[in-house]
Amino acid sequence: MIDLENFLRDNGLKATRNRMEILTILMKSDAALSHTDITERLGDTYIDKVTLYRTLNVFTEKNIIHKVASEDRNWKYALHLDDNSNPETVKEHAHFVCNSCDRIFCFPMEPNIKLDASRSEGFLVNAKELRLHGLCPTCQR
Amino acid sequence: MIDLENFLRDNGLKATRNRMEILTILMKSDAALSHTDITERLGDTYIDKVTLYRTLNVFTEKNIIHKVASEDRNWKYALHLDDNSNPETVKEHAHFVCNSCDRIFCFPMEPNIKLDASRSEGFLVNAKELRLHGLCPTCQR
DNA sequence: CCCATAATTGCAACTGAGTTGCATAATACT
DNA sequence: AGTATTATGCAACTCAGTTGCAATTATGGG
Repeated sequence: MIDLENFLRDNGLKATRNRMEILTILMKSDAALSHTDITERLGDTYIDKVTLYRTLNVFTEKNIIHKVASEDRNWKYALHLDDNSNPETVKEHAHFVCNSCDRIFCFPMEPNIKLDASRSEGFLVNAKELRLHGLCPTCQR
Repeated sequence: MIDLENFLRDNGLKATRNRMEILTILMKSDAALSHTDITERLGDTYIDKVTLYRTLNVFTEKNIIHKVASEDRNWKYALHLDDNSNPETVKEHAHFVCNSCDRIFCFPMEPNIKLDASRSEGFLVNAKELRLHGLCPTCQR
């Protein structure tokens, strides 16, 4: 169990109860979570919807989490699986997107994805995302 | 120049002026287009916004185009670059997403992306999308 | 421990992409 | 040409996410 208070302060954020609650929920999930998902998991802990949106945006700006555009038009938020401390390196993500329940799961990136073709056409790549679409284990039954 | 009328009828759709206009615009673009993009390109040709949304959804259902969830929360629509006649095969896309202008460009997929790790965890993959994030040629200047 | 300052929170109202219902118009088929 | 069916346009709606602002809370210095 890491020290959430100091983790937040190390990222230049005040260590508030709201933020620790939200971070704890994100840490416990193996899938990326929508605003609604997080609200449900908060249960009796009331956090205003605007505060939740703002917190998620602050976490994203501080590179604590990343947000993924989902097929159901909702943002999904997830912790970084990889070390993202160096902004110079090309970020690599892999996501599995379920066609049925629209959940998004994060995986470690497969190494050695080749992308010379697109770079040569004048596109500057600073993040690579492998996005797999299909049925998650739950939705296959 | 292919015969748009017969193309639409072959896909079980009535060949209306609206649909041919929209299809022509999609064929001429090298980037995926949003609803707004298409409206702009229609110029004086007035098409109701609901009709445009419905047309894009029908094209997507008929597998004539595909829609991509963009980072600006707008759907982007683009023709299929590859042959998608066989629904059994695993579809492969590659998209470049510009961080600055949010445009999405479609590329032919790099071959031989390995994804054994995710399949072994119980996920059923039926489409693979390589999504590259960065700056497009225009936004690098 | 308390105070001042700046950051955070909550509420209300708003924005804008995309959808639904329904009446009218256009297409395709005999 | 006549008719069933599909497509279109308009109005009203939905809902995720944002903005403005006043009230509250965290933090660092005395």
